[in-house]
Amino acid sequence: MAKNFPTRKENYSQWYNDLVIKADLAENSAVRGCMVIKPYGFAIWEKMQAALDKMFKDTGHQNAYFPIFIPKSFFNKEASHVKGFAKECAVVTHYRLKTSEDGKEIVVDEDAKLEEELIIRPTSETIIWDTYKNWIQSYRDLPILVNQWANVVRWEMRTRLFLRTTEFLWQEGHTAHETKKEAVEETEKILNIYTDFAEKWMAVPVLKGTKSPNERFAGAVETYCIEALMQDGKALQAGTSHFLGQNFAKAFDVKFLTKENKLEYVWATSWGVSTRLMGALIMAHSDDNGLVLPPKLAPIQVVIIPIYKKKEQLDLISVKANQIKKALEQKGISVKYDDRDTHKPGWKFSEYEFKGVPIRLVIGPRDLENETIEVARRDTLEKEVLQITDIENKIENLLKQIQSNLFQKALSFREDNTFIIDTWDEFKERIEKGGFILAHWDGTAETEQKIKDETKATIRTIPIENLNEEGKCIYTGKHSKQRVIFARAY
RNA sequence: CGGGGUAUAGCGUAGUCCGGUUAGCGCGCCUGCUUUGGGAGCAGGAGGUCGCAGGUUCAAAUCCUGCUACCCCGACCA
Repeated sequence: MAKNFPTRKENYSQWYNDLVIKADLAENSAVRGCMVIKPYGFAIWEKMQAALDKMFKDTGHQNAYFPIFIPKSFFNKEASHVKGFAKECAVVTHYRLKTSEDGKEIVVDEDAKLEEELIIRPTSETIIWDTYKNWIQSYRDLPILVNQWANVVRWEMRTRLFLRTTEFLWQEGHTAHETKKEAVEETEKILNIYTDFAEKWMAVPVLKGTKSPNERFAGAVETYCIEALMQDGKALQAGTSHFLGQNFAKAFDVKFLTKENKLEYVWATSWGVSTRLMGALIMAHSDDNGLVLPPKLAPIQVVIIPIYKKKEQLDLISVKANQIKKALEQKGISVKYDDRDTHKPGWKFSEYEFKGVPIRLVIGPRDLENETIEVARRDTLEKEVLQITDIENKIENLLKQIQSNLFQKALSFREDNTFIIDTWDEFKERIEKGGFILAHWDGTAETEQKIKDETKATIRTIPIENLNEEGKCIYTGKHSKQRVIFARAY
């Protein structure tokens, strides 16, 4: 265990913060609320990007890039959209600096004031729909299936590394379709991609559903989401996919001629996941010994550490270690052989354990004699000594086992922390302890707001795979069509 | 924006109340030797505008005034 590293039980949020910093994932920057993503953290993000990017492309999407700046007037066009983002926008008002009169400092040149202010994008719907207007005239131009990898800025009051930062990285998909049906299908297709990614790559089980009107994206007709449960019992929204109806098409006047020569508004979707997924990944699996990474997203899947007394011994071990490294790499496994002489083995053990490397192989003089190797897995912290014969297949299987074990562990945690609650008293008591609560709700925004005010719990999602069970609202006792998921959220 | 707090080496801190030698300690860093199967030991060494600006004083990390930044709680937040 790292020195002075708090346990989850002692102080969960301190644990999270220290973990992010001490595992070299990210740190706070000189700019308030903005983080520096360090190489190790960024390597994980790149693996996420690569997997998602392939999934998008396999389903017919293409990448493009739109400007970071959006003319202020664009935000006037979709009323609810501007309302949702206005309070957190950074605004560019000038385009030049100059040396002050006394020559001592650099100041804003007031003569260089912009005619129209530019907003640093908090999301790109407006500039993209302004652009799509020029791309779309006929049904033959549809659909447009575009994604962009970008940074966005939302001026949040309080920030936390990866979970909520002023600037963050994400992908945003923006699609345009002929029909409502096709757009809804697209929205759901992406939701399924996000679900697959969360569960199969991140090993994080998620609930799929829609948002209540209160929590809906500004400008959307329907917001779909995936919600994950963190180890402290709080929910984390891991991805959203919005059916935008014809709202943006109408706001930006994007019409097309149908086969029947009729002029119609385009149907739209938008969808995104961000570096917040890093937060979900970290919080879902890690333990009091540090980070735990699922093999599919670990920048280093296997680390090999030599034990030796003399240089000659190291040379012999290195021959063997490099053979193993090569055999593993031929299986597509990423391996680091750490033969640095500047750190002792014990130090390295702790280091890689803290950084969540799924498998550690240790090879020393004893192993050379016996043709063996010590294999330690990060998820269970178990160690065993194996024969080197066929080691690449053994490791390949073990990585698969670790991947599925992490998912199973997270899934049983969620199951153990999901509760069906039918009385308001039980609800208030349970919400203090965390977890997902399945409860009935009368469907009104007022009730949702009152529950939030009294308990800080929000409706995380209205599950798609619903129980179709009618009942009475936990708060008002009025009729309810189905149970929804309540939780306190990040 | 409201309430509370903090600012001393890369990091964590002592000293501040009650002004007085060369600002101390731990981790980390550098050099050498011994070590290496779970964060090594010994010896030596480098590193400080004490957040910024001004004031009081023979003398300021310490007292006074102003400013700035950051942290916590609330509000805010898809």
